[in-house]
Amino acid sequence: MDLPIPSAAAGCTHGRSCLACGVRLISVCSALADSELCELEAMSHPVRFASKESLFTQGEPASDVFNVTGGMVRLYKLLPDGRRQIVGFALAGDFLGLALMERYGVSAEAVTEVSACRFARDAFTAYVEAKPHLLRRLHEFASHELSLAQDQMVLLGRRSAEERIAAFLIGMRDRLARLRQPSVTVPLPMSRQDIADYLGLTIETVSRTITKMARNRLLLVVPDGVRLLDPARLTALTGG
Amino acid sequence: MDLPIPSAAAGCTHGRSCLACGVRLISVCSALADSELCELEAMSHPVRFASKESLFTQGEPASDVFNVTGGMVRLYKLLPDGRRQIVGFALAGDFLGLALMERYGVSAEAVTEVSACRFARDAFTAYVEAKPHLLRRLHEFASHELSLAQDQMVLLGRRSAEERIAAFLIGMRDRLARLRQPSVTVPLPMSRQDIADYLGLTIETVSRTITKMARNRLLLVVPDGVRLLDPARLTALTGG
DNA sequence: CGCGCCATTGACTCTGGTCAACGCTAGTGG
DNA sequence: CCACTAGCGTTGACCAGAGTCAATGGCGCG
Repeated sequence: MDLPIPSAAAGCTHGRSCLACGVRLISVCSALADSELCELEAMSHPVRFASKESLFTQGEPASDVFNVTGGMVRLYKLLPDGRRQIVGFALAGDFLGLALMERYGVSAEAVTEVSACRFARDAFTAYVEAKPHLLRRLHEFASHELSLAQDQMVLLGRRSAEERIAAFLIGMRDRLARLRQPSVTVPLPMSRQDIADYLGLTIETVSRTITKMARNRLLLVVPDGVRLLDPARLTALTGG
Repeated sequence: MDLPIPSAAAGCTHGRSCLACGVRLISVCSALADSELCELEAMSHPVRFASKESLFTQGEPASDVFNVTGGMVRLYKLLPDGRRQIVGFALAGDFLGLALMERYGVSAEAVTEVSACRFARDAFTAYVEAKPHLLRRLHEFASHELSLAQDQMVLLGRRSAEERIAAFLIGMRDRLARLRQPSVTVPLPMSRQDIADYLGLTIETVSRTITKMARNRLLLVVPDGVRLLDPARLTALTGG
């Protein structure tokens, strides 16, 4: 799940180096030249979160923003009565706090152990104001997130339970393929409850649907994930 | 539904004037000084769309972007089998094509008659590159859209039919209050089918739920809208 | 070894979907 | 001017997909 985190390297006058960061090219940092990256590095703090640890909470003042460098984060909203909707899973290369707003709009918790670069929001925002190409990159990221959110609205509003699970598994495979080698084995570090809360289902429906897919030789349930036996047929099941 | 559209006024060397535009202060244009607004005006085309007319279609090359100045637009995605999910309704002040991407991610159709400012995407993008504060404003708009999309995910994934309708009506009232005078009469120019496709329900469930709310003295069904008789109780019904 | 958490499975319920009939209104054409 | 039609909305009867409740199983951790 982890990609290399910023580690000792050359270039900057600091100890670590963003220059050799494993997510540099897929993160917002790809907008920056080496010298700029060095400036940003000066204001970054490498941090780690244990599984289940909170990165930030919905409604709290947004003191920091994060660039995820490894692991998986769940982003969610709660209703007053405790119902939860997970609005996304963040992986290496994803940026948390894109909106640069006063308060966090969602809560974020580590699913696995997570490594990230933390920035004070004030300092980061000030730097962004001075670097339009970085702002442009943030806007691209936000636009991409919006597009994903719209896809998820289609899923939640118009797809059956089976279609949701199929789309989720294929989507996860495709996202992970951009980070690691393409593979038919899809790791699922999050719990069934997390999957249910992401797909607008219950834990029982998730479990039953996956069991049914396994019975139909579409996939094989393996520890902490699934192995896709027939990705083409599973893709057909997503209903587009 | 309409706010004043760009009309003949002073300041610029052109005929119309964005300076006096009714949506100037609530649209992306509020980022621009008078002189800049004049530059932007030179590349804008005022356009009108009849009800049911298409502004653009998902997947097509994004030749234009739009600043809505009056009326209502539905934004939607289709599944191959024809199921539709409306991902949003755009009103005066909203911007279409925020992502500035190669292709449209959704389709847009006029619900009412719509007035808008059209810009060639190439020219607009070039102008944005030269005006970081405009990019900042676009990013704010995109972030706001993302936040609304996340709220809609909660609605679609975790709320009951009654909660969805209540949240929809209260949300519409609040949006319209920012454009017109606050009012307990909520105009609903879109069809029941549109509401259903926005809320992930069927037309029958929308109709039944509204009927039930009317029976419970929560609202009164009026031509092309509803009058909220008990906004407080309706708000309570949204479930937060 | 035993406890606790998570996942699975089964039986039953219920919310919302499906199918069908009907009514209202606006637009059309004789 | 009015009969006809088409589209939209409402209502009812019935159905099914997913939720609820409950019991059991499996695995990891203390």
